Amino acid sequence: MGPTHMTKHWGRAVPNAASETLARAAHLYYVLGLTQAEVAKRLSITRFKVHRLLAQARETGMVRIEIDVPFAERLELEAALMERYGLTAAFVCPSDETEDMPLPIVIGQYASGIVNDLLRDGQTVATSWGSTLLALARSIDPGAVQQLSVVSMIGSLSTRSSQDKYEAASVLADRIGAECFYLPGPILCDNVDAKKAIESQPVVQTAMKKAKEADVALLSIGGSEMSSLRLAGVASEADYDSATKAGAIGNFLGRFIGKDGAVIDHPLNALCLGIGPEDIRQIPVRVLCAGGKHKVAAIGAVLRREAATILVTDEDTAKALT
Amino acid sequence: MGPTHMTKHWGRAVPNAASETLARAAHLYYVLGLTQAEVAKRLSITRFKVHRLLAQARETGMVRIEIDVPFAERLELEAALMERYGLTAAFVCPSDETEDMPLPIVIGQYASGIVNDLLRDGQTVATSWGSTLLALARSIDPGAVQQLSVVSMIGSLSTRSSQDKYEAASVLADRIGAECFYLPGPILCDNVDAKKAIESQPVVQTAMKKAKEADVALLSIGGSEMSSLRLAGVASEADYDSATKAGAIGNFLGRFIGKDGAVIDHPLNALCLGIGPEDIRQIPVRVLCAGGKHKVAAIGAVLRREAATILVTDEDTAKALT
DNA sequence: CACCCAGATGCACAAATGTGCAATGTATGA
DNA sequence: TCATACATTGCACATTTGTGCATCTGGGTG
Repeated sequence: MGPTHMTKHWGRAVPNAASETLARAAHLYYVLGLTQAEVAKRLSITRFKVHRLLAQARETGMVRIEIDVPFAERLELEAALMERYGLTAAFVCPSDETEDMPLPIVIGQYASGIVNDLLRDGQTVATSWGSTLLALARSIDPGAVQQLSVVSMIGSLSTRSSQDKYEAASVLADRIGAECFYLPGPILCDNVDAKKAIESQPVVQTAMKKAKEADVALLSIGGSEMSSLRLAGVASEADYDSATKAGAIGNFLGRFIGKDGAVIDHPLNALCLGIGPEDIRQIPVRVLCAGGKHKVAAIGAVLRREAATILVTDEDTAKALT
Repeated sequence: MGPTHMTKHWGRAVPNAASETLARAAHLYYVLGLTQAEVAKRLSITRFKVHRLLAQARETGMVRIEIDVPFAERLELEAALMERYGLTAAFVCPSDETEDMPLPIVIGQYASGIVNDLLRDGQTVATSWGSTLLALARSIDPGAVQQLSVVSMIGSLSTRSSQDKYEAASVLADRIGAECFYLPGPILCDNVDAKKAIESQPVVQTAMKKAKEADVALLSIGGSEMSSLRLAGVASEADYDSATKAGAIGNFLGRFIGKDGAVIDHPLNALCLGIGPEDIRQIPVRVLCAGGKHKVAAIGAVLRREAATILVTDEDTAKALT
């Protein structure tokens, strides 16, 4: 930097002092890299004045900080989502869907990294299911945390066994070596009485209680088509049609929800086993992992209800949501 | 800014973590304006790491600070001049010469503001003369300092009176209400004996001693043509021609100097009354005020000899000097 | 001329940022 | 395998920056 033998002071040195001092200060500080105190000395003004001058230089656009980060758009989207939906955090991954890597898998894998960092030893994780959460569970880092408890929030998709290796809960517990609390029963019961009977079982009560008291919830959204529910054959085409007619735009925790994000009034919802949207508010960290064109409306509706505190989604969905 | 209910930590959240973390940190810090500590918390890394990440982001050009100050070029020139010639400071004014405002006047007026700020109560200012320094003296702020002493470094230009109102010293002393020590005698004596006689006078001795002990020196340069020396008729055309033949590229403190800035070996220089380039080194602050195409070479030569600590010049000259 | 207000100024203190160093981890070559 | 160099990390501490507030200042205005 400049010469070293500097003892004297000088400063305002010209008729149109105001603007020249401003320019001089900005130049000394931002270009030559002097400290505010050094600038002050050279201009024989106080440090405070220099500080105010620099603020002015920034405000008037004389000095700009340009940033050109890769992923800039995604980061912007994250900030926008947080702002718009009052989220604690939002994560947006690229929307690079491929033949053997459909969007739910992409998002699930991306989310796994986030959840890895989120979890702490000894915590309880409540999870629902779906292809996204399954992908998440499959790529979770084993050994990232110890003493984890995993608990199902809703009944099983599989009609055969509650310990299905296609359910997020079991895969997650398996990989991470955690104890696992299942909800032994189907997601959709045959009738209201059957549901009541299952619900009243102590095991189910315990699991549901534990789920409600979890530290972290992993959530997803079933869209209006191709949901796991439909694919698993648990809900029929006719069921879906009638739900859609009744205003369903998606499926959240097994329940069909409407435009406003609320559970709609539909017979199928009465048969749904497990804790519902209204029960998860007390779980402090609720991570919603979902993306895809046909899920946008439902995601937006759920977020507007503040059902989630963290969102993990893809770029296209994020754009649609902001 | 973001939501307020933030308790958890998270961070590296993606396969290509290295670059993504970098981008994330830069974005949080520079775009969203979080502090390094806040960024660290969100990314669950230490503040120090954030600091290093940001440094990297700056180095790799991911983040640029663009400044667009008016006068930017002039400020750059000042910095370049300081660097190049080891100056304590440099000031560059616009080269706006007009009909009734020739360059020396422009520079002199500009320099007056600088000298104003430079002077302290009770100091002694040694000055030479020339149109630039005269302009300086005429626009100095009266009352800016008290108890000043002004002293001539070299003999008078005017053949009539030593207290000429066209001499910088008297004008300066007058305007600022300072006591003034003249060098009673002509800048060029008739012969060596006359010079010796004048020099040996106590008044002259006193003045020269005081000049050498001054706090601030005001210096200028006579170019190869149209110098005050020539205009005043003190030096004849023939004198000038012979000096030029002997290698003179300008005039400094009444002496003809060569390409290297040294006083050349020429009879006229032996007749010059006043302290010379070699005597001013002990004056701590030496302000050279000069500009103009025909003075560039001389200014450069003088600066290379470190005869000045501060330079005041105009944009075109500054460009030629760097 | 006294009064008041708005803006500028400086200061004490609080917050944020930067840095040298020692400890730790990690690759390299003998 | 060990030793050696070399990079990474965190920390205590020093420096730099930011801020709320009391004070000053100048210049309308009744």
